[in-house]
Amino acid sequence: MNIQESIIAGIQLAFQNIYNHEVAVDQLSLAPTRKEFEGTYTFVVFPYLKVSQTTPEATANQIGEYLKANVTEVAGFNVVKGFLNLELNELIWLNVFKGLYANPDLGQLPSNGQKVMVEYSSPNTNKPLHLGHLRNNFLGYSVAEILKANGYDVTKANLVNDRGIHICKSMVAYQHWGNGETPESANLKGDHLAGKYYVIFDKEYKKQIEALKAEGNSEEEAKKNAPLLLEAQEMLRKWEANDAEVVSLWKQMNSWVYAGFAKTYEKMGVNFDKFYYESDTYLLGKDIVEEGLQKGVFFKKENGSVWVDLTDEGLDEKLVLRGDGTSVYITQDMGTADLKYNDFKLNKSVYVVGNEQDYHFDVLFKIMRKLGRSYGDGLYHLSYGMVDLPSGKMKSREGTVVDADDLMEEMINTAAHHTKELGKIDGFNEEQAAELYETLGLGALKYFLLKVDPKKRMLFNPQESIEFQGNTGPFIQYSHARIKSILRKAEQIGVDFKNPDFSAISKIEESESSLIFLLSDFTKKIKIAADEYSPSVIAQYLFDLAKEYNRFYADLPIFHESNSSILAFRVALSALTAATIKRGMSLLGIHVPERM
RNA sequence: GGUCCUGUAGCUCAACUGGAUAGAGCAACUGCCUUCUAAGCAGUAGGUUUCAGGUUCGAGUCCUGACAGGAUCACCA
Repeated sequence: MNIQESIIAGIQLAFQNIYNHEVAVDQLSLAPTRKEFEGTYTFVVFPYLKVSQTTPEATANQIGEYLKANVTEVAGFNVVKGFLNLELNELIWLNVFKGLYANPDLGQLPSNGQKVMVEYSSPNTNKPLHLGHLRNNFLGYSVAEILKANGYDVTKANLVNDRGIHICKSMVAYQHWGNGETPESANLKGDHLAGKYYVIFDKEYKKQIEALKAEGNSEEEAKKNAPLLLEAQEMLRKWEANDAEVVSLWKQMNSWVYAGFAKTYEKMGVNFDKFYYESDTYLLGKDIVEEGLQKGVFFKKENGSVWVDLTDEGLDEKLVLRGDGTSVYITQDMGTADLKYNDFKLNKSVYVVGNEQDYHFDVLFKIMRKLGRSYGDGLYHLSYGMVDLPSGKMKSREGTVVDADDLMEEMINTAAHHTKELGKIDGFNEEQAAELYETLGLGALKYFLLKVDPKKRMLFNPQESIEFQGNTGPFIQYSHARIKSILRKAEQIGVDFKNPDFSAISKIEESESSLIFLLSDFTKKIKIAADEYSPSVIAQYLFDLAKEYNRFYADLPIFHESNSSILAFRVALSALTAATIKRGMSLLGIHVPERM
């Protein structure tokens, strides 16, 4: 039982003994005491005045007296209005620390037997990844790691959108203007090559539209009848008919794109356990339409199209199959949901997809529940906001995007520049220096994108957004590196901090107990992060932890301490902080350097 | 127009799910390197939590209604 639990148990007993009143443990909660008051935990008595039949102050005093007398951890208390501030025996913190220090499974909960899939990234194969994808990938990877830490059996999945009209557009443009260009001959990553032709398509398409308008066509007609678009549509038909030439070009261009993506994913530090390809799944779901009709969940209109009526759930009627019997987006998503379930027997399935698809997933999940799927309640759309630029929304077609590869490269260069300026690479060889720049550059970028609540749209200003000071990745990385430096020195001078003897310690400083308090909170934060699917909880925690450590560091110069027992304790405290930072950062997909 | 999301310091974000005097970072200003790494620490200044009502011991948080920004409402994906 930890401190909080035993205090709460004590409060429960206090209610029984003083007021003869039963309160459930989960009804009682403790809050950390605010800094400006004396104490560690605060119990708010206002809700229980009806039970105590007296004033807030008297109630708090009665409970306080009881706890002081009956709960060993509680050394004293003070009362401010209805707030009961509990002061703990400071040496309790030493025991808390011992418990944490002895536990090798830092922030790893035992298996809960639950299987969960996190689908993220899910790129289109007609263009390179951009800034928005970075948020998606970092989020998905991090949430998967956080779920693992909570004991889930996690499968990371990537549903590649490798077919459709958008890819045909790149293909058509390549046929017209490609001249047999390859990634090698153009010295361009394959995804960038495909993206180049996607942009060319759009440019030429717009020219054709203008030309048609000049001939007196309406805007709408022009858009619909431009020869290039008709060509792309024709190509899609041929692809679906398995036309040899089209399929061969499709395979060729996709293979270029995959090679490019692989490099980008590697740089990002993300990975996948399972790939699904839409070219395999786009026909799925029709049997579910049949099933839905039989179960009466769906209904047919005169023209043969199939619909689901969600008006009782506050939504509209939604099409699930066209009149000509062909699929729409949601048809295949229904099929894919079943496919994923059958492949892995999932309890939960998380979709990391932008918030522009909130409605779509709302509909999809409601349908799967209406169909009585066992995993229906485990479906979750991790919806995140757009990343905007100062110039407005990004548009791939118009080339107004921040490219993922470019941005990562730029971050690494900035980190290199900054590090050299600070003169911090003495003793680094070239390879080590390069590794450090990458660690720092990507750390800054990932932390920037993950520290914000996923739901919120965010503004990214390439010039100003990424900092290296304050609430940033490098600040936390720096704190870690600084601790490692202490540990190296401690080892050098032979401080035994692996199996320290704390018996001679009779006093715990305020900055030490604050730090231990934070360290003991790590597991709780990991749980909250999982419950909310929000890496920002971890990011915020790590910042607070690093901040608190730096306070301790400035407050109590470790190697100035003459008492060897206290010295060893402080080194051990530092070691646990470093390990917690490292573990926490790994949940965000961020590496921490040994020195910087 | 319907639905959903967001609105907190000049800027970027917190606020332990209804608790005390709303906290951090950046930017501005003051201090601290004769050495455990100053990418740090300490401090000053900055707020009618968009607005108006309501619920209650207590509201940034819950409810109602405005206002602002965004998304979405295709036999597109």
